[in-house]
Amino acid sequence: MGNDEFLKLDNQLCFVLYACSRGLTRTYRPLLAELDITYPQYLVMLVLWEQDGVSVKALGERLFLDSGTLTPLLKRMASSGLITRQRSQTDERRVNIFLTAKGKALKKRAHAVPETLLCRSGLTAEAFLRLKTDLESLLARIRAFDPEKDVCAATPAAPSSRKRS
Amino acid sequence: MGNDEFLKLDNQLCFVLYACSRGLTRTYRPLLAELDITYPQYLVMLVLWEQDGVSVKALGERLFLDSGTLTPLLKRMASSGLITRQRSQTDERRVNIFLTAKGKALKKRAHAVPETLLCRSGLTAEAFLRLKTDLESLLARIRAFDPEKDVCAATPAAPSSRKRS
DNA sequence: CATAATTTAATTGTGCACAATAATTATTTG
DNA sequence: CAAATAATTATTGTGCACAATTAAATTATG
Repeated sequence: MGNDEFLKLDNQLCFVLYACSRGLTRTYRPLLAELDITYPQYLVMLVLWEQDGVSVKALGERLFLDSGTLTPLLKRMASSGLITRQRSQTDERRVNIFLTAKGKALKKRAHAVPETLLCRSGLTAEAFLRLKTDLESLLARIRAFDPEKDVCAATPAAPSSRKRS
Repeated sequence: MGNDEFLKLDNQLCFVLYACSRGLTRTYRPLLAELDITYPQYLVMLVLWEQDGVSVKALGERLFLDSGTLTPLLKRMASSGLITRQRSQTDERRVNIFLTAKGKALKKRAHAVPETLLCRSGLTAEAFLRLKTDLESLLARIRAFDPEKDVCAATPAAPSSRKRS
């Protein structure tokens, strides 16, 4: 009669995280809808507002997204006039992403977004920082995880086969 | 020329959360692939292992997912033989979800999953609990948010296209 | 009792995520 | 230099998420 506590939904950290992430995206949605962007598009804009002209690759490394996600997303953003996608002159493999005037102008209208979100989260500055720090530390650990030197292996280091039902 | 700090990617709590959620799902993936299920399907199984025969509606309330997500997901799970979907006799609107023998048997093989994840997260029991508690509190707050009594409105009470219940 | 309102799932359409693969260009090496 | 290797983006296919709508069944109401 094994201990089933670990298999209860309410004991799952990952589920709360997953629910929180979707919940926050939902909170962003009406605000971003006024800017005519989605949450992942907003993240791209945050990167570009900091550093214009980054490559798809750099964008992917910053947001932990691959070209399978970014390519169509960036095409949508290009067709809505926020960015342009330009093949690099010096390295024809690269595609650099530049803000249009419209994309740059959007930054002003976005200024209220983070503060509104912070307010709606109901977090104090301390709670916000603590949570963010804890999550950053967790993110760093799971990203650093190396299957080669896995101490946690319940099953003998199975190669992640791509096989979805 | 305002203060742009709030618009920097690295200062976004939501982005860390979003990245963490995807990162953890990625950590689950190889483990769940051996059970031939995805992460959202795993969540459905957690609910069913606790309480068999729940309706689609109840499942949605537990996981914060709607029928647009659940209906096709449950059909996939039915066709892979983990569950059956049965129209309720007493209320023909309802569809109740039952575990098959295969679905029940999977629980044994899933026992190692949560412990492996906990190990790979590198969290102590205290850190795990603190993070989970903090996230639950955040989740409760953003889910309780009522646009009607919004104190945070940067823009005049954005007319959410959502219908009132 | 008839009908309006509500509840529950399913459907439709858009937009991510992400594995796997292909295609193109750049770099390394024999 | 040519061939092999690596890097970068695009494509394809599957599976979520979720808003909006539809359809069917149930309950409430006049």
